[in-house]
Amino acid sequence: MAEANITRKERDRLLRESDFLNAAEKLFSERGYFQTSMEDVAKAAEYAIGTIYRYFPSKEDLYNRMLIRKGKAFFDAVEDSLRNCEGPMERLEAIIRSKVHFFFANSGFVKIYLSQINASSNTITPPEGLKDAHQEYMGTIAGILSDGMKKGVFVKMDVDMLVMSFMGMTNHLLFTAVSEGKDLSEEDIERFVMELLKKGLIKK
Amino acid sequence: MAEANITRKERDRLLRESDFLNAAEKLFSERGYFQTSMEDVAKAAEYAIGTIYRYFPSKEDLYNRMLIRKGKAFFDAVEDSLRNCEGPMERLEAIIRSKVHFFFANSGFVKIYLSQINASSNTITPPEGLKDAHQEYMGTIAGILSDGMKKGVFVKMDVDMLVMSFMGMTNHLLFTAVSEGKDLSEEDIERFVMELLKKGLIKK
Amino acid sequence: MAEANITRKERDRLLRESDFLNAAEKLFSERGYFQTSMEDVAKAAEYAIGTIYRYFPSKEDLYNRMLIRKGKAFFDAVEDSLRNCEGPMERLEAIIRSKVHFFFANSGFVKIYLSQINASSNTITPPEGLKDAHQEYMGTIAGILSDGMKKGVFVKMDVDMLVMSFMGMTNHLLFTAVSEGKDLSEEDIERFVMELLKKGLIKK
Amino acid sequence: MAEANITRKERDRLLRESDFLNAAEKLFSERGYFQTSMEDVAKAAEYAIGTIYRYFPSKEDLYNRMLIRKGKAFFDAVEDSLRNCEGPMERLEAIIRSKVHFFFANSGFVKIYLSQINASSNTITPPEGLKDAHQEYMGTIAGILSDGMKKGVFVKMDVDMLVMSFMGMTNHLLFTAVSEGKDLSEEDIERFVMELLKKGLIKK
DNA sequence: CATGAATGAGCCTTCATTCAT
DNA sequence: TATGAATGAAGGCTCATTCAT
Repeated sequence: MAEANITRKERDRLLRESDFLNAAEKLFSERGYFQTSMEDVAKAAEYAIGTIYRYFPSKEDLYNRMLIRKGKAFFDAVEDSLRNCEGPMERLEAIIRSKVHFFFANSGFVKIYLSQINASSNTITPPEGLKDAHQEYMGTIAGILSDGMKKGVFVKMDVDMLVMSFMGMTNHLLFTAVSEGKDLSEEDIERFVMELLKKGLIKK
Repeated sequence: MAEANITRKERDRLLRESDFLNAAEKLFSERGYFQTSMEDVAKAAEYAIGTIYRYFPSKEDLYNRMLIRKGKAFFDAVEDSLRNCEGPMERLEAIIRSKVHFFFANSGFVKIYLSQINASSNTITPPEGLKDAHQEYMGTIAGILSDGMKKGVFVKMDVDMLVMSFMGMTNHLLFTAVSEGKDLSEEDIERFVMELLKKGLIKK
Repeated sequence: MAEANITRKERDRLLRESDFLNAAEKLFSERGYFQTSMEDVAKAAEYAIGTIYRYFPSKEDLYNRMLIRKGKAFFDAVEDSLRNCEGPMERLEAIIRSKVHFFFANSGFVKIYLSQINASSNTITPPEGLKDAHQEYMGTIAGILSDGMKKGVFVKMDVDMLVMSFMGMTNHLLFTAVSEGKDLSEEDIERFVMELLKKGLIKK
Repeated sequence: MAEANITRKERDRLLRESDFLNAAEKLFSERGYFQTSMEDVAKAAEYAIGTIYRYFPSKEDLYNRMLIRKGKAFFDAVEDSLRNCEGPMERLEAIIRSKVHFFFANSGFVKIYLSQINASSNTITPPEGLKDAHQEYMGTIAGILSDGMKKGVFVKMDVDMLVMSFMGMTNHLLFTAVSEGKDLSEEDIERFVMELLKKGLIKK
């Protein structure tokens, strides 16, 4: 009984946190960090301003935890998709598919993610944890690519630049697909990226 | 005399404006829009806070005009580079070279440009004029690409998505090269992009 | 049975109150009224924040009741010490001894007491009851002094100012002894005060 | 001319600072630090809230500078009064007279001063500079007293405790005289203190 | 009766903008 | 025309108090 009690409390707390994180994600992605006030978030979550501070010590912390929550979910999804994938090709496809899928399912997150990756000066410094996870993510991609090159499946190229290109390409594609009115399906994007990587642009 | 007077006045006015725009570009790109105050800009330009308002009616306007100035310079540079370039291949290379060159020469601008392109919610709504110019820029690229496809020089692909991919790839590559400590030369990037577009990633 | 029940309840209630008053005294004296939150007090007393409001309707009331409790104890101690003391000299010594003793035993209280006596603007208005008791205390001292003067034991002087001087002197001495690191014993202070009152400072 | 311009500006600035310091002194002494808001001070000085921050970076700083200003004036006045005073008796009288005079002329300051000296927990930590000056002030008194003892003018006693007693006595006397309705003149207090120090309380 | 989550008024501080000089 | 002092709305955050469980 005591245990159940603690569990309910904890569950309530997590639910509340989630309310705030959801509201924060929505507003931060729509208006950006500086144009979203704590009052806005509280109102969107249907709580009074004071309540939010019982769960998050500061606006920065709220932002970071929201970032980490989604970031973690993303990196987990990526990892999941790589399980049981052996060859470089399969792994590359898994990487693309999981990213496309996650971004489509979390359109709000895309903007925030991109502003962290591409134009950090317009938000606040992201938490170390996320940066590290992102480094690891890029490392994973780099690993797949160089493995593929070694095995003769991929063309030999500068891996770092290739990772950058791959990231930029997919990010931009997904950002446009998700936040502007483009009518692109997940499959469209997956297919296109694979096609581009396969054929290149320029005919021989 | 009157005309000369006006001319000198106007020239002075343009100089002042330029002082402010330079300071604004520097600070906005370093700290972001919301973490830069008008006072900061005035101080960096070595004028009093009141003076800035004689040239720019608001912070938003200062930001937009700074954006337009550099944007215009960029689009002009692109157009310039296309003059005398006939075939799709040459034009594509010119597009890449001019972008790489401009971004390297205007590293501060890159961040701001990207935050407008990729994560607009973290700044303010960009001016219509710039958006249009950007649309045109992308239209130009699209034109080059579809022309090349028609002429059988490029592989046939969805042009819009290809433009997006091209933009994202080059943006990200350049952002990383310019704002992080990567030791990449302009040539490295140009060569890499051309190589990737030529060979694709995946071996046949 | 009913009576016994009530009695136990009341005793419990008094115990709770005492817990809160003790915690309040400790924290208020350490950090001051405005830098101590009700949450702090509740935590120090090892109760939930809501509980404190079952015993004290407001922070101000908690503070006042804490003040009154200790104030009463002090004035009682003084009165006690005066019982069986007849002559003005004996009574004066008793006054000093009881004050010194009480302040040494209740060092936390000293600060609070002094801030009420000397610089009321930095706390809240003290309760009438305490003020009255304090007036009475000073009246008692005044009585002893004028009695001594009448009887030719004390030098004739303005009694009110003498009381003030006496209060200020002992308060300050005790405050310093108790709250700063001075190594002064109760006896040191008692002896010193009596000596000063006896000899004066200036030689004839 | 340029110099005059700078001078006027600086004078204006000092005047404004003084406006705020005066308002701050009045309100802080009446209501205490925590019960006075920056808005209150601004209003009392007849400025908008933002203006105050052009002169004082924070509430704490405003408070400290107010404290230092008056504290300095006090210690200067004391020093002044000691110039041309040779013997211990004269110097002691000068110490008393200058203190009494200053406190009568600066009644608002008395409360604040006392709350810093006696019950620091109810305000904020005072600036080091003031503490040092106060230490020096007490050192000066201690010097006078021990000099007098050596010269046989004063009764030999523990100097530290004597300083404490002297401080407490005069503080309390002055606080009462100034902040409560007591009808005491400067001379009354000076005379009384000297009398008490001369005769002591207790007849031989 | 105890609990502690929720509340919202109020405070300190910032900064875009105005305007008298 | 340049200046920079003044303004006050707005935002982050705290905490005394309430009330449903």
